[in-house]
Amino acid sequence: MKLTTRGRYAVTAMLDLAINAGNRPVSLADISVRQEISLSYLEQLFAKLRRGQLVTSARGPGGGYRLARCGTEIFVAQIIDAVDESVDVTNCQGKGNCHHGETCLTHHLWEDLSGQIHEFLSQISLGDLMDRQRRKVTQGGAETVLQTLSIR
Amino acid sequence: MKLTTRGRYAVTAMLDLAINAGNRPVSLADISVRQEISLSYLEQLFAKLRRGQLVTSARGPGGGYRLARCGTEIFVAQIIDAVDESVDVTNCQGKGNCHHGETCLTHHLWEDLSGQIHEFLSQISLGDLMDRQRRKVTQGGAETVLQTLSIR
DNA sequence: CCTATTCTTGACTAAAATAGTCAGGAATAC
DNA sequence: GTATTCCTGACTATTTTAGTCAAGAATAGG
Repeated sequence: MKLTTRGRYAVTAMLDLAINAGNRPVSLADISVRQEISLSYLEQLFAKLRRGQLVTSARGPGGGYRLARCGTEIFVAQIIDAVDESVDVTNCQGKGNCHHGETCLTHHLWEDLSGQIHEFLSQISLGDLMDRQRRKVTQGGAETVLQTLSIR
Repeated sequence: MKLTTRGRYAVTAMLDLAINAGNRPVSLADISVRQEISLSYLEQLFAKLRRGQLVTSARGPGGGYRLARCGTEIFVAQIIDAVDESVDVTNCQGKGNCHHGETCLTHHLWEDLSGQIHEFLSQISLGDLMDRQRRKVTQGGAETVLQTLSIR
């Protein structure tokens, strides 16, 4: 399983973009300062996010990035997929050929876990994260995403 | 998040141990052959599993390892913890000081996901995996752990 | 006692992945 | 025409992973 700084940075940067979206696009330089992520590294990440059609770009002065669609229609799982982080935890990338072309003793366990993780991250949109952020700022509430979304 | 070959090997080896447990302890050499895991690497892993009190050892000819307790009382999460793989996906190891000593924009998201993963793996015991394995061998059933355990 | 077997430990290493840096270029608003 | 911003590719230091190697300690069985 790969879920490292890269994926976390990508989601954080996308959330920053969603929060600070106005009439004008948001520049990576601004995100870099606010979120303390190296500009060059952000450039790499946004190249992938653009290829994944999650953001659109505008060059030149006053340029920057915008969400490709409404924040309620962009899910965390899509962001992580876009920056090449797989949430798959099997040894065989889900192929099921982990032991002599057959599934290994624990293949299905990892497969199920991968499914759980993917399902979880597919249910949470940037819109959800913004709602929570807003609530946190205004009320200082400490509820979890789980409660926010009424999962379980 | 770290969930790599190390943790998978550990769970696979423990399941092999559970399946092949009889009167005599099971040697690492046997597990190495059956599961195709390097003996030296298994030695490293079992040193940790022993420190984590998940197995007991017996030296000398006919020696090997045994589960420290019944397979229904050993959970996947414990095995992964024992070999030093953390299932935590936050950037700050859960400390919440990821942005200027405060939580970063997405801290709670990763915290919640970590909780989900840990909860999932804490519910599945070696006994559960054995039941499924047995069923698979005898009936060729393809149900998932989720169905087996009636999660969701 | 001797010997083969098995665990036990620590140091070492090759390969891969990660988290960046750096340099140059292209588009465009003003 | 110039400053700004995106865009791209190549490069690199560091860390982690996965695994090797060597030496030693315990013990069952003859």
